Amino acid sequence: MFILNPLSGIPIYRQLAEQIRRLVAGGQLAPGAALPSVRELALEHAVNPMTISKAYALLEAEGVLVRNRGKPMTVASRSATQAAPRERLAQLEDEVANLILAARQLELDREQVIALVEEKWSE
Amino acid sequence: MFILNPLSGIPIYRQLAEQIRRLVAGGQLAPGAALPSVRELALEHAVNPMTISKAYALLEAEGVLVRNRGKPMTVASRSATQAAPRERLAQLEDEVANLILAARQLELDREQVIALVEEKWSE
Amino acid sequence: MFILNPLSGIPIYRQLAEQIRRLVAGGQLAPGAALPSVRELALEHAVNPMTISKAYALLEAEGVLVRNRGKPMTVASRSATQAAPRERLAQLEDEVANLILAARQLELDREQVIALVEEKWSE
Amino acid sequence: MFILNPLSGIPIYRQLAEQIRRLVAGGQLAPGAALPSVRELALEHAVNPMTISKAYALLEAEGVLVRNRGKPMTVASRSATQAAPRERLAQLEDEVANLILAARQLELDREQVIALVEEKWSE
DNA sequence: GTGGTCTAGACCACA
DNA sequence: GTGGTCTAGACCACA
Repeated sequence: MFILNPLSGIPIYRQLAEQIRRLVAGGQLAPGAALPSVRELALEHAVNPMTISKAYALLEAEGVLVRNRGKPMTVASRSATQAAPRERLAQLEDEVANLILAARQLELDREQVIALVEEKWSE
Repeated sequence: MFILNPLSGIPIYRQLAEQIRRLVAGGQLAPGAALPSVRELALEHAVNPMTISKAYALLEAEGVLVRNRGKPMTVASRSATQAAPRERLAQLEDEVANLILAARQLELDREQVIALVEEKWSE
Repeated sequence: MFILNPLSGIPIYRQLAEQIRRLVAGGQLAPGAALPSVRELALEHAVNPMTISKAYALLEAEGVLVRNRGKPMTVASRSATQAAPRERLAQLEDEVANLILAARQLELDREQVIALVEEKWSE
Repeated sequence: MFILNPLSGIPIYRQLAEQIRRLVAGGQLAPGAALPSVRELALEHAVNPMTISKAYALLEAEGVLVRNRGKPMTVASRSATQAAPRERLAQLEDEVANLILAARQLELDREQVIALVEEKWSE
């Protein structure tokens, strides 16, 4: 469900939080849906539970998740079922900007980049 | 020439190193080309000189840059003038993978993503 | 364990790195062995933590040490338990060359030098 | 006459100064003897003249060398023709200490080290 | 507790 | 002018 890369330079808790935000915006995590427990995720990704906790706490503070005493955290009900395409595309802008910056610095043109995206998409 | 984002979570010196690597692979920084001085870059990006220095030192250790005592650092001559398209595309894979992961979590389809890439590319 | 001389002209972080390399080659620091913490070493030698850190980072880049997030750095497991005598003697060649150059410039002969080495060795 | 190693980490001007000190102590540079010109040495070792100048200025300040307007610098006459063996051995102590520290860290014993010194001495 | 990143600023070696 | 080293000290990520 999540892909965490400890070598990417981006803090793990931020990677996780960002991915949960996207799954909520995309509707794959609907309001009320339960998240994996801290321990479960920590085990699965060989990461310290506190790191997972930190991501959850961050999202709770943002109002994306809700803490339920004794039960798993859930997606806040005020999250829309699925965000409008517009908003979801907006959440993709950073990734697109990164890609374009990298491509231009590598002197690759639009067609080459799009071909690569299509190829990787199919895999 | 470089875009440094202090909020991205990726250390600034790593962002800079990566971008220089790409400009060298892309041929925009040819072998022998001088890099901006540490102080110049530091001023321009409102960043501490040591942070720039760290990126340069990293690339020197990798053999991408060459130190010239008392003179600006230059691109190593063993760097090919421009890497083969294949290699340059390979250097783009991480960015593409990030984009696709994000898009899928946001439940966006291929066409929407490619349309966004094309739009942002033109800006 | 380490002798750092801030007046020698050789950067402190390089002195430290070199000594760790030797202790690893000599087997006194076996694969998996934990190194003193950055803060501990910094305190002990009245040196800034970043200086120690720089030595550790250098050795990590060389593959001699391994970083363990949240835990002390350790000697890389790919380091042989102890290098062959041949290799260890090779690592001593620079020191020997320095000594011989100095001795010859001082017009000291081999016997005098060896006598001095033996004397100092016993101390 | 001099061996300057830009990679050793020790500033070049300090390497040069140290070697001149030794040649004077050893008697190979007798009082009144002329030193190579700054330009000559700079050319020979592919080093900036200011670097050589700095070494000469340092030794002048120490009283080892004397500046002669329009003529080459010379060894000060107050330098003894050759220092006593005792003093010369004292000037070798740092090198010996370095060697012994390195050898011990490499877990080499006295015999191995002395054999290496004898071998290198003959070369 | 561990190491990593960054700043502000001093001073050094070299061209 | 160039880059390198070091300090003192803040704050972060992770265990």
